[in-house]
Amino acid sequence: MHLAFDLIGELEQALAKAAAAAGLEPGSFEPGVRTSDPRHGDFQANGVLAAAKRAGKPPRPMAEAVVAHLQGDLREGFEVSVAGPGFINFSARPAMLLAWLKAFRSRDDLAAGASAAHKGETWVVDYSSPNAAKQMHVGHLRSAVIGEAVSRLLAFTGARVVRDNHLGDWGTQYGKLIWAYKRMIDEGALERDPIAEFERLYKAGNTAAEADPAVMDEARAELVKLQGGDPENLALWERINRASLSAFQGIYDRLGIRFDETLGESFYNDKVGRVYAELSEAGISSQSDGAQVVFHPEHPRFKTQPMIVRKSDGAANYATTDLATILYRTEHFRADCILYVVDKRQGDHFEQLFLTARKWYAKTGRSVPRLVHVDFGTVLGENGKPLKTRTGDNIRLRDLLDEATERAYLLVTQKSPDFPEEERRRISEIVGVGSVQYADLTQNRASDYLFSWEKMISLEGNTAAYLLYALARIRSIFRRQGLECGDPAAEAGAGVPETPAEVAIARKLVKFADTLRLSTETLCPHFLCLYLYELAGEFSTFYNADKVIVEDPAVRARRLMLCARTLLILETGLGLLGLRTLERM
RNA sequence: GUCCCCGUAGCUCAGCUGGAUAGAGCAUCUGAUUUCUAAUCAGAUGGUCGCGUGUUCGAGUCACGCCGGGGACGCCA
Repeated sequence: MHLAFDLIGELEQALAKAAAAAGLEPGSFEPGVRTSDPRHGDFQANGVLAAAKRAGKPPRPMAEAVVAHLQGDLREGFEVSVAGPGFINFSARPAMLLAWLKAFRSRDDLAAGASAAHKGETWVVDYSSPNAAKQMHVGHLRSAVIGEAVSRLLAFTGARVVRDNHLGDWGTQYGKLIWAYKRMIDEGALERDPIAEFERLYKAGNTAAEADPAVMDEARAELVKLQGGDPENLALWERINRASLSAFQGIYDRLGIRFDETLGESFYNDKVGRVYAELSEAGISSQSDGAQVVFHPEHPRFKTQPMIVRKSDGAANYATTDLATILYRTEHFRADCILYVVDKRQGDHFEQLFLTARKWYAKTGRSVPRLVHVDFGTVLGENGKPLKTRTGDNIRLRDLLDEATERAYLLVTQKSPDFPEEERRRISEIVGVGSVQYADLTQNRASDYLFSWEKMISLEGNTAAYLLYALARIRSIFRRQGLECGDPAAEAGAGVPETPAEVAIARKLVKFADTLRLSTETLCPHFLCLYLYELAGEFSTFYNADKVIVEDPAVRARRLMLCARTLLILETGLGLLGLRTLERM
């Protein structure tokens, strides 16, 4: 029997063939296979209902006809039945489950199976993208964490992924910052914490400029000098950006983020001219109040709300650089798709940007890549308002990760006081940071979410610690046997799953492929989180119900195999989310 | 004012783009440890899916209208 990684894809093909054989009109039938409530089986096909509706025929006989034409080898793998108004239910037979578990036994096996989805495609993922000279704070968490998970999912499913940190390293704030830098820099403070010092300088410059128009003029002059390529200001600007980036790197290292490119806004300074010219030539833009703008007459809002692509003073803004960036990403990276992992409040901007880009590309005969705003909600405090410190400041990301790690440390120390200090520190970093990442990812990204230390680190329910704990327990089983995890000898001769808990966990494992598909297609990592949590839950049930290390070699082998595969998928899945895992905790 | 998003158990949230009797966790209650990590497991209680009308074999999901909450709206990003 041929064995597919994605069983749903296999079932859909088989159903399409059977439908044709049963005389259903070709092309009119979408199998509509999805995982189902375990009470009904493993997978269900709903497509017959829709097809029957369109054909004006009763669905049940139609479903029976399709089932009758299913090929024999599929029936070797699945028990098939028709239920209710015309659902087709599939239950994987134990032999089928065993075959899948034997076929996909390593990360490479899984990757090989999954990589068909986006093979040959190039995806640019634009995420994190903080402003230089400013601290990263909670507001920067989601883009970084979600962007990283999405990038990993895409890479795992076969895409060439270009991770691009579109730094905010250009703009009017540099005038005030440079003005203040030249007058009140504290070199010692700069040494200790460069970004804090830049922030202090910016605030000082801003205050001075607001108080005194003369200062404002001087700050503007600094900006003009910078933009004109003045060597001194350019050197300062470079120093600011270099220091910012190295501070950001500290956060990225903890979150497991590594960019392929860091092409900030400044990179596009010399590339905006083409944008002005082409938009104007193509007749897409117009002049309004001295600015170059784009209206979209067909749109209820953007017919009157313009996108400003060139300010009345002739300068570019972020709409301009975003357009220039699209051009660069299509010409230089040959992007098939560009993702923007950005706060949902910028939805209007991206809608305008995409509309404009599509018209622009259509007029100039280019083929436009898929453009997607991967939006996400706000992190809220217990009061339901955006999360802040008690004094109303933004919470620095570094402080947030530190506190998570500290809370995890207290817990590890309480639960495992006999572990060496150094190991407890290592564990708490992985648990603490992982808890922050996981709490963010497990929520549907589109909605705001309530930040709660208690929920995050309480380690009960759908949390990183619960998953890491399940994983550590599996590793412990192998360790106590003196076995390497996944040692082929340990599972030699493993037979089909037998007990209810064994069967349940095997059925869950084979659905990993579908979860990957769902999570990647929707760019929603929370589907993967939910799956991993349910898998860990099945494992915990199994762990309590069935002892793994038993005398009977056949029973032991098959249970070790289930442990090894659960470990593999938990580890692969958590890795795709950007989390690190532990030997013990 | 215009447009967008949200409203599901006491609380925090899922609900795979229209499928079967709406699911988890927390909280509350009951039980499980001579057994591979109890940071665990088994069970119970808990619902007018904001309200209404409609579309159809079928609606938490789609359409329209209300009510309530959040957000975005010309030279910031």
